[in-house]
Amino acid sequence: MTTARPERADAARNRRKILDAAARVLTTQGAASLSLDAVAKEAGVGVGTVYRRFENRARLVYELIDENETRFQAEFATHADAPPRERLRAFLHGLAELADDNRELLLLAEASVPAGRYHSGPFRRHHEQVSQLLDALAPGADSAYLADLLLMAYTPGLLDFQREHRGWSLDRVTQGLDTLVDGIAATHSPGQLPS
Amino acid sequence: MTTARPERADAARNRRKILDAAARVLTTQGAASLSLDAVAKEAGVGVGTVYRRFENRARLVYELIDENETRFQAEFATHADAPPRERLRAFLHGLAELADDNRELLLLAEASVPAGRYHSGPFRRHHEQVSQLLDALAPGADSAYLADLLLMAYTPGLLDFQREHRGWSLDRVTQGLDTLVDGIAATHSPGQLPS
DNA sequence: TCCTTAAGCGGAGAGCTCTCCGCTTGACCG
DNA sequence: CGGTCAAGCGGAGAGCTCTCCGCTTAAGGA
Repeated sequence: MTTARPERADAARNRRKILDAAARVLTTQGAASLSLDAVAKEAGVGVGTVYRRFENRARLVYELIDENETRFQAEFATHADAPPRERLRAFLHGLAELADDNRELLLLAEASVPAGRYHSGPFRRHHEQVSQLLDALAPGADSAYLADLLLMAYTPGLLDFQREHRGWSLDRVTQGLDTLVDGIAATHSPGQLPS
Repeated sequence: MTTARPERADAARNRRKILDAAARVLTTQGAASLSLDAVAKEAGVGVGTVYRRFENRARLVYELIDENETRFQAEFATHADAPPRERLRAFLHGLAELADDNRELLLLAEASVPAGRYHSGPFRRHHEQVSQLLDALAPGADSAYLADLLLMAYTPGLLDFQREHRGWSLDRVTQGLDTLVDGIAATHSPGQLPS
């Protein structure tokens, strides 16, 4: 659809500079200091340039996360031969850990543009993966919708709220998701109907 | 816990003035113009006063919504004698309409403080209601967690994304929720327990 | 009624995100 | 190799949310 022509060489160079600068600011000064002014200064470019490359703060943060995520995807690929239910579980558990590890960063992204998440690379990929697994597990179900809902479990603000205010551990979340998956499998059971 | 002493008379008066002013700004100038500066001016108080009464923009908006919601709660009470599954469905469908009607306002609240929702009066009430209904429908399930997740379906940004980018109607959402509820009921069916 | 004081008030200003627009430069073409 | 121009650049500034703090006032006891 939106097949824009490739970035000019200087633009690509700046993109990298900004991403690297952001990572540096993040580790040295913490997420709270990750203002785009600060990033621009660290990268040695103007604020305008940052906004030209990244549209808004959330986009920059999601791109940052995206770069860290290849590791997770690779790891998940090792489960390729397990049955769908196990694969889905493994994926959802992995996602929980991922969300937990990056929670400060994700919270930041959500705070600046809440709906940005749905347009981000990671979300799109996760949605596709979960949809496919659901199709294998529960043919006939509305997998696209259910995938949306399952992924909502990883909304940074919710996870934070559950941890800080409800006092729940991450286990409670993954177990809740597991039983939900069982429920979905039960109503759309492919072959093994109750004996 | 947080049993603060009641507001002073002038404070209560200002609270009302601000809430009314906000409602007025909202209808006359639209959600986009609902800055707290504008509200303060309209109400004839200082910005500091607005923040003293409401902590942040999201809180003000949620309080505004809260005032409109009594109608919904009253309407739902009429289903009191139906079986749990029907009641839960009715509640979830009502919630969908409510979210749809207030979507501009809810989007605004989410944009300013994403996690504010979980602390809002409406969310707390909805969570309690859904938990109770789930307990009746599926004893033994982790109703508190499932209620969280079901309510995530009404996240303003998600609803907006599903409508605008995925091109889904509200019906698809409510149907998805219905089948999910069936799934929950199926894995924890009260009637099929060994007697 | 007067005194005391916690609560409330207002608005200047800090600090942020994002826009706008005049200037610069890389990429491509003849 | 020189010319053309879309793309990129920088940073001033608009507009927002929220904080801070010196002044004011409601409320309740003596």
